[in-house]
Amino acid sequence: MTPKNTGHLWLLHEALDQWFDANARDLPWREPDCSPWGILVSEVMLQQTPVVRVLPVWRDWMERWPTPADLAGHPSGDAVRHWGRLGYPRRALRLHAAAVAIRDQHKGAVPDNYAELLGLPGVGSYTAAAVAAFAFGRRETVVDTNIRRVHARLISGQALPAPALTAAEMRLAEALLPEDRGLSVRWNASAMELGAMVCTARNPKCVDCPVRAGCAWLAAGEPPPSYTPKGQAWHGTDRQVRGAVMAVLREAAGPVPREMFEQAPADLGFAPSGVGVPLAALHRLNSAPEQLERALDGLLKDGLAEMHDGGLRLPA
DNA sequence: GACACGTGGAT
DNA sequence: TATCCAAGTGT
Repeated sequence: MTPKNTGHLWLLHEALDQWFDANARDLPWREPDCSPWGILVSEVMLQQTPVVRVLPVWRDWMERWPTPADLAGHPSGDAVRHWGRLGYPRRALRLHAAAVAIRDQHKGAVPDNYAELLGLPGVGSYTAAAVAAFAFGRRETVVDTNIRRVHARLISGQALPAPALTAAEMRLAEALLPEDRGLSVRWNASAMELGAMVCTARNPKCVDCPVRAGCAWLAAGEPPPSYTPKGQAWHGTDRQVRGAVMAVLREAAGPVPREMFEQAPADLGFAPSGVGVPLAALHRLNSAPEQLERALDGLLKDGLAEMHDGGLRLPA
């Protein structure tokens, strides 16, 4: 940081810090007594998933598995089952693997630094930096989709950040990070909160923004995005089929025979045990046999399901 | 670097 | 109804 714009930056830091004081949501993983494990679990659950859907599942997990060793002592299938409908169930699998690694390689304690956190399954550059910062007060360059959008508008004058994180964005984030440890943690948290609550992707609430006076995007007259985001396909995809299969496995008390996935229960001559609704939903997709096979094989390969007594079940 | 990977609320 | 998009990671 050059001395020339240090003063400018200070105003930015100060304005956002005060806004955060007055407007931050009371989230349980922000409580002072929340453990590093609780923060790690929250960060993984929050990947690509809104806060409101994470809250009840996070509370259930914290009550069920208060420490990494508690989770590590159970089958990975339990983690997947109690992941519920959060989505991307491989995250549950990796969180379980992380718990095992923490128990076996870190004496049961969540690592307190970026490098070791990055070595845990399911923990990438964002999550490693976030846990180091929010659980251990480290000065880290935290860059998530909220912070990227805030930087894009406030500093770069663009409606949206690039489709993928660029080196230039990382350099900018590093340049904006306060030198002071404590201030850096608050800067990360407040920029993220601003992006989530005010500087949103659609319909940003600029009238409520504490730093609108310094916003390059507003000053430029709110130019539209330079590209159109490509939406994620869903209907008819393998992902949809995998999701429907997982819904069946989560509800099943025991292994589900492969035939049950391939044809309607009525044609089998017996009723499924408690999996009627999700099984009916799967069959309603009416997916091609090869697509169903691809989905089942994929789930087995990913470790989200295993074969037992000729049927599929969550890993036990 | 492009893609695959779940889910459901909001617009 | 169709599309967007939410505290990303791994291959």
